[in-house]
Amino acid sequence: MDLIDDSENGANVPLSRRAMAARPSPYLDGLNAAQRAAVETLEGPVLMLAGAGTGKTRALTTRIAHLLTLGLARPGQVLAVTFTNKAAREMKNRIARLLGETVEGMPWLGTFHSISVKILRRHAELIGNGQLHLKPSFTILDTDDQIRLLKQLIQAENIDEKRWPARQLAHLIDGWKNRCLTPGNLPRGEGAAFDGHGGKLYAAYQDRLLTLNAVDFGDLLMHCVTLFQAHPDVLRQWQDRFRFILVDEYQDTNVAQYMWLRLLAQAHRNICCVGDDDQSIYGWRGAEVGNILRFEKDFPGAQVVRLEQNYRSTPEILAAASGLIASNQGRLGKTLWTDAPAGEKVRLIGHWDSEAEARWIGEEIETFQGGHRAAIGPVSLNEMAILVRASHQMRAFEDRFMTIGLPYRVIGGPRFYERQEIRDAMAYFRLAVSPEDDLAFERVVNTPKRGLGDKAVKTIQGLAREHGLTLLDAARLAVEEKHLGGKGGANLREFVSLMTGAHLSVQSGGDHIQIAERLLDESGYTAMWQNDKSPDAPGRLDNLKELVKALEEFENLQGFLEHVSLVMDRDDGENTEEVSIMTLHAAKGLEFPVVFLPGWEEGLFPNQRAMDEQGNKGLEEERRLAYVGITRAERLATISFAGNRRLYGQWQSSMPSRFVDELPEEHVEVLTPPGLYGGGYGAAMAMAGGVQMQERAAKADVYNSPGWRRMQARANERKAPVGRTPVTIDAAPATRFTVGDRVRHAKFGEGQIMGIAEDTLTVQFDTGFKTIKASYVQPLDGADDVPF
DNA sequence: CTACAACCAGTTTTT
DNA sequence: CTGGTTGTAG
Repeated sequence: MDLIDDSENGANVPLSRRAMAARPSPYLDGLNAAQRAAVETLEGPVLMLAGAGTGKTRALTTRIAHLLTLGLARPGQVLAVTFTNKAAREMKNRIARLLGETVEGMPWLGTFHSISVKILRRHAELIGNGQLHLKPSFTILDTDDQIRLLKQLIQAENIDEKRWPARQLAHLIDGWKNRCLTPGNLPRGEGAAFDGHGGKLYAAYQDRLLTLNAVDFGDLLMHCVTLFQAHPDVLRQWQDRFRFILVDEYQDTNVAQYMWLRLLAQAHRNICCVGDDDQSIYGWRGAEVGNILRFEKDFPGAQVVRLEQNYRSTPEILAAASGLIASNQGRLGKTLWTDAPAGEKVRLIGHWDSEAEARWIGEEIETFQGGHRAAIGPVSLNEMAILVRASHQMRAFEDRFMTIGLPYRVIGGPRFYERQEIRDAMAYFRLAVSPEDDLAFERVVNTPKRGLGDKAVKTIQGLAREHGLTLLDAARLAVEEKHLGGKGGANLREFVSLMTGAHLSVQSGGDHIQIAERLLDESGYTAMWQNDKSPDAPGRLDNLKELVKALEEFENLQGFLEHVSLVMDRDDGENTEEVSIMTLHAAKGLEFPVVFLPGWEEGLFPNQRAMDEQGNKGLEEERRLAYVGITRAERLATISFAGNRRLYGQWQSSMPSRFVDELPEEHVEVLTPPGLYGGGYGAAMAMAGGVQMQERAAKADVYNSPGWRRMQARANERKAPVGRTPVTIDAAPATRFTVGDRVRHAKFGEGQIMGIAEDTLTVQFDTGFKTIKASYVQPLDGADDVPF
């Protein structure tokens, strides 16, 4: 059984004659000794420990170029895996550059997931539960679909969705799949999760996916592993094909990926894993640092190459980062060094609150940009970045930069294909391509509104179950047998005929762009947004146009859908001059001359939740995150913290991060913030006196001072007590209001009380009368102060 | 069925 | 505060 066609084997892709010529390999020039060793140790297992900024990608791509040039493998025989599409693209480009654009394709250079899809499509029939099996045309569900499906299953089991949300179950199942635990081999204890229903729901979910001929992201890897385990012949084929394996960001692999790699590598053991244990920051999504720490045990005789010469940062930045990460236990150990000339110390500054922090950073950026800082010289905006721990920190900067007119761009956030309008449009396309895609049906049957609500959908679902039909066919039946009357019925008839027509066009190979446009127009979807008065409606229409435009690059809708589910990237910005704002996670792999690291406060960074849930493990991952942050900087890193920060609308006080204390003092310059700062809180004291003073403040004066205790107590009072009915401190009792008082409501703005009944007020707003609970309005003017 | 007031939870994020 | 979801009144 050879399902593998040879075209991708590289057989048809002749190696470049130029590359084959016995000319000394110019691409090896300029590599340092360690890089060269990493490139030239081609056979057997190799672990490349590559610190931040040590030329990891260069070594990796050069290694591939070398393999191909020496003729040890054809492009189709090299398996190179990355985590993100971005990394894969970057590698492809760089290999092409090294080899002078002559090597056509590296068909097996891609993400774990995209490579797994290619493998699974060829053996789909072998994935099943004994009764059902996948078909090669299976669809890939994203998180959204996954959750909606789980919600249905939870409802079917009559489980209280409030206490046991689908999101949580999705998280559990993801965790299991990350560890390659199928419903069949799930340990008892684990299956008892989710109020005892975990295992059962998981099994039901997997069955449901099979009937839908669908898989989720976690399945892509898990199915591959179980496929390899259950079918040695299949595994054999792939082992034979992939003569050399390379893995990027090995410290981020989870158990499933680890098993996947081991199975493929165990025959020839030509595996080269590249990673940095100090940059493992994805433990929360299943990454196992243990994989990289254990490499030498897993592959006895492995060569370990350390890339330690850093080409990115100043000695001060490296020293600060190294000093910090030294507090972590269980590292493989690396010492970054550089022969770059001395630069500036890492700067540290405390602020009164997050607004002051944002204000100060904004001013700094303007100063740098204008070149008003001799040591640095003019820095363009896209050479500067603000790296935050949590996305809610971004708001302060956005607000500030908006007011001072400083151009910025937020990296991350919802990606193009995750936006509502894109997902809706995609659902129309999906349904046209595969009429059995029930999830797509449910998504669009009443979008735009067709008067087909829950009840109508339930009726259709009932019919589908009764007759074993897809939802679309059941809908057709409902129309024919007139199960739904009135407007809804008429609209459903139209919807069914539209989708049927579209499907026929797809099948007969009609022009996919026309089909797409017709779908969106005739379904009324475009009109829905045209009639929408909300400010983001025009943007959504633009996105839809962009989506249709993106179709041009594909031959048909199927190809497009496949691409989007796995590969479609965020619509990253242009080359305009903007400061980047992003999370530390999003910053991994990037570098900027000037980096700001705000929000170094206990609770925020290190993040309280990470510590609560993962203990010391969590803390160490947070510390690695700090390490990643500092090492993004080429010339100047500035760390800051604020004594007070608005979180969920309330002010909260906090202490400077313990990471601040862990920075090696001799490489840090403590700045005094502008202005006068009153109060005796930790942050202010730290601001006044530098690291030593701040340390003392933290350890003695502040934690134990009555002022700090009082502040903590207040902060705790403000939080709702766990397990009891929340005490609503800021709910103003109705008796405190009098008819005629002016009040403010979050949504309706200011208004005047016209009537009072119990705790319910009748208020006249500009927009009209509203009846509102007293706790939802704030008193204006002379009313009593709200506590705190 | 829809609209809207009430309620509630709330890191990090790729595929 | 905010965004998403739920329950209820129209």
